[in-house]
Amino acid sequence: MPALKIGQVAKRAGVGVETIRFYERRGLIEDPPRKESGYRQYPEITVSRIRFIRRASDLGFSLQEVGELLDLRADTGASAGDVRRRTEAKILEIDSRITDLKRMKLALARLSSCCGGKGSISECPILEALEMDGEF
Amino acid sequence: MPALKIGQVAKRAGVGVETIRFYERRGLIEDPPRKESGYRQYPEITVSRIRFIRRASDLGFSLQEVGELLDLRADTGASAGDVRRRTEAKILEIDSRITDLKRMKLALARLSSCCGGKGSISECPILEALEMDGEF
DNA sequence: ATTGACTCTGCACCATGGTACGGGGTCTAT
DNA sequence: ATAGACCCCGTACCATGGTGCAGAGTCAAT
Repeated sequence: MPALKIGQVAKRAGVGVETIRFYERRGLIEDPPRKESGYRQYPEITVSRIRFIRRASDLGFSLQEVGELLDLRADTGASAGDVRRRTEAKILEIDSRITDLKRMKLALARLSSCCGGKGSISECPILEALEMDGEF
Repeated sequence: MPALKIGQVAKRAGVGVETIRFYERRGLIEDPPRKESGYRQYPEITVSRIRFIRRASDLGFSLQEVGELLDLRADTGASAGDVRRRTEAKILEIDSRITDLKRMKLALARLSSCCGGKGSISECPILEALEMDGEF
């Protein structure tokens, strides 16, 4: 397999070179082997890993949490039961995020359909009343 | 209606006093009237508004975006069509977040069911192969 | 063998979303 | 009228997630 230089990885993954080094410092990607010159030599899989990190953090997971997610895969030392528990906790977390987003979507959809057609939005009674409180 | 002092609002909304002043500076809550002393006098609705801000930002919306969300309600100057467009764009954004979260959940669920029961997780073939790439 | 593009390290800097002073004034209950 | 709790403002500070140098070395093509 042809090793990639950091710039090539960066380009393929759609991030900056600095970002990769930053993730390395944070332990999100493992330190790659180096040539004698010191140049990092990445396997292609690193590109996927970085894309994973970006996607997860775009979803609102902190880098810390992304690390935990990755560790679920990588942690060969942990007992299977332990890993399972952590995985399921993450799933619950994700579920509750989804639930909240759906509520928010519903509230916006109502806003759109109730006020969207005609006149001033300030007269929409639903959202004025809710102030999105219990509802959202 | 009995006006609330900033500390009372903070307590009811579950945030710190400083956070409220910070939101005010950012224009997320409007400057309240003041007593002669300079003390802020909040209507109760402010509590809901702050809770809204917190919930939305917990969902990963930036304060900037939260402001836009709030403006959808408040913007009496904008045309209804404009507001509708912006609302629908937000809805699409939320949908795509939900989709991503579901994918992530699926990947984790597979991890849990495939590797959760027995032995070392390092032998799970599915995630090793996927590296959550195309999949997630 | 030299040029231009790339890489190395370390450190400084940026925006976001708060959080915490410090030095004052105010309010309310006793 | 005075203590203790609360509020004012301004400013500084913090963690997170990067981004951007500088100064030096490396690589690949001509």
